[in-house]
Amino acid sequence: MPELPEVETVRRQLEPRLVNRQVLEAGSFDHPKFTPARDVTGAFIRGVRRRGKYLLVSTDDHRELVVHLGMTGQLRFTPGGPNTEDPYLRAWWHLDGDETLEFADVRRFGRLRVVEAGNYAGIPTLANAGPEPWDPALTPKLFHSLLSQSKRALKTQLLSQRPIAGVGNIYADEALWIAKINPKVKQLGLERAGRLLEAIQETLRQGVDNGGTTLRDYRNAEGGEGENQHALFCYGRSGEPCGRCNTTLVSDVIDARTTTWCPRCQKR
DNA sequence: GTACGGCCCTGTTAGC
DNA sequence: TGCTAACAGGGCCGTA
Repeated sequence: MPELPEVETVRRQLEPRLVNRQVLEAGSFDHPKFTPARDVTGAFIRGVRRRGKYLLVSTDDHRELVVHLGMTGQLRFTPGGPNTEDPYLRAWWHLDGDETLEFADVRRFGRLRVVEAGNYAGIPTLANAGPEPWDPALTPKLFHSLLSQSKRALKTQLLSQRPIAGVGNIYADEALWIAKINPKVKQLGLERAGRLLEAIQETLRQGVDNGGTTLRDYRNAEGGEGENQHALFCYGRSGEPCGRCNTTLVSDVIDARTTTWCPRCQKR
């Protein structure tokens, strides 16, 4: 389930190997979520950026290939042409130098789009995404203001990508635990909003430093696993003792996502 | 405009 | 042992 740290890890691996290369040929699984892969045939790649959980691959004709890895999406290089024997291969780009970038996705929650550079009107979550976690403009005051625009549970707000971009289920649970804030709380004061922002920045930075979290499917662009799963305090630990106070962690479903928290440290 | 629920997918796991 | 059902979850869309 790639979130910001996993996508950033992949981006860092892709950038030096993709920039200034030409897509000689492209193909895809026959589904509208993947067929846009073919639209960059012939283009030269000029950059690989990240916005929230989206990868943005810019081309020399002022367009962008927008990639969302969904839950099980993987980008990887393979020598020669695509491995069409892989039943989960959803898209591929054959590059100059006889190497192929493959997009495999078991559950098909990933998706691809090709847009005019910067025009994300057709991708609402990207178009409406909040600031990047380390954007200097993202002060506690601004974060507090963004959170105040909705009366939904904090967990739901974080997953919406609107107050801040790049947080998914794992890092939301971790950040709320670090900040000692209950995921069902709907409004925060300025001080606690600042504490939550710091916790989000801390947990995402740690995720990036550890190369992402591999629980089941996530692999980076070189096929390696992340290490951050060994550093999780809260996510997926329901029934285990809290690392701070030893109280048993509990879980519930919020916004259709299993959410874990400490009933003592994170009182409502 | 906002909130909410359902849907897309398939491998894994639990229960019978 | 083998089958069935539940579960995992990010983003989009329709409805209220």
